[in-house]
Amino acid sequence: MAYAIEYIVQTLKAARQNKGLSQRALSKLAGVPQSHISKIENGAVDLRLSSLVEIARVLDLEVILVPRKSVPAVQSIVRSSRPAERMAVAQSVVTELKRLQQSLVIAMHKHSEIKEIAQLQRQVRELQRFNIALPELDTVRDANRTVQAFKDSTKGLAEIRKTLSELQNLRNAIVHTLPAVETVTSAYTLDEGDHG
Amino acid sequence: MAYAIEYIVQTLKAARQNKGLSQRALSKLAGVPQSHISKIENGAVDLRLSSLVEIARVLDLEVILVPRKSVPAVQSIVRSSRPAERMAVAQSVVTELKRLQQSLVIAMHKHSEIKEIAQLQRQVRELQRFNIALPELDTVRDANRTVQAFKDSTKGLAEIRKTLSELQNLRNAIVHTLPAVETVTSAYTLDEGDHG
DNA sequence: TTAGATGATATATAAATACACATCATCTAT
DNA sequence: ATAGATGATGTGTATTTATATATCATCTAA
Repeated sequence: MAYAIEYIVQTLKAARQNKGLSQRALSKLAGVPQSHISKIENGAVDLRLSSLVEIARVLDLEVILVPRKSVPAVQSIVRSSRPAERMAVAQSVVTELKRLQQSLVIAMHKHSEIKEIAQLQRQVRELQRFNIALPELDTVRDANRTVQAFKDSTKGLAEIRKTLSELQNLRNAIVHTLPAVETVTSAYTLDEGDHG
Repeated sequence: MAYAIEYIVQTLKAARQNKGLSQRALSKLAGVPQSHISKIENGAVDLRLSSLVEIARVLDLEVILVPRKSVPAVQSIVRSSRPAERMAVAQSVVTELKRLQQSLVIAMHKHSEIKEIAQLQRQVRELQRFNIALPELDTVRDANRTVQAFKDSTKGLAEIRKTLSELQNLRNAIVHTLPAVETVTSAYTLDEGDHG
């Protein structure tokens, strides 16, 4: 799935969550089956424009075609229109990161010989310096679950390594995204991400 | 077809025309059959998101989901990003309006007893005061054809009356559109236009 | 006049969406 | 433990898109 489509899908999902709607609630509002909402959010269907417009509408969003060169400016406006939402989300993420850090402290007491856990600690400390958005919340929650469920086994360690990798990807994605508004090498430059 | 979809479709068409592309040329660029482009532009199909994104991409556009309250600001940016295109289009329209005015002068010499032609002259003078965009160019061209083809007959007069009506609608649409960016009763407020 | 371009329309077909409905796995609250 | 909520997944079906291809009507240039 091309980046542009993933962005749209993730924006819809984030908007739904930000409004505190379940898929079933959105289903009723938009007149789309819940199963279809699930597929849409998971990129399992290539939805029609009419469906997109209707779902966006009930989420107080509108589909706009923007000249590529204006995308950074537009995204800046879009972002600045969500201060209250962003604060609430940021707080959730901050809380979740703290929980993850605490889980890691406990895990370090039990398994100080596992270097990946120390690495995870460093990673989390670095992530705490960023302003993380909602799509990343799931990643952090998953990480917390993994650390809390960790057992000193081959499978457990594989999960830890996977989590470490995911958090590194998250960090890299954030670093890559941060200058988005200021430069023309934006993450939203489709020349990079959409080769056909 | 809901207003939101029509806006998107018309934006695609305008972008194609602004780039001087035929449907066949766009077809090759986007990998979509020309027949399908025609249907899309005429609202005969409800295209899939992937198709929309691909066609928009080759037209240097990007699909963005904008919070409804930010739409006026975003549209302002979108419009301000097209100075060169708008000048070119405006010039075409200005030229066409001049032609129409000249056609009307000639028609007045021949048919000064027909009040509709005088009305058309007034209407065209009023339209010349506005900054008219591309979608309206066709209307003006049609008007010019009608006036040039005018014959002093019942059928000819009916065509003139129709043209007068169309230009009045055009004028009204423009007047209705002008304050779009400044007020919340924007033409893009879906609460008004999309009842389901 | 002919040739070519343009956009609209038609036919046939494969693939996919949208929809209704059901069910499952998981989580949370009581 | 049970009930309810949530999101994911599956089945069956009607409808539509997307595609390939062709053709038509109209316009324009030579």
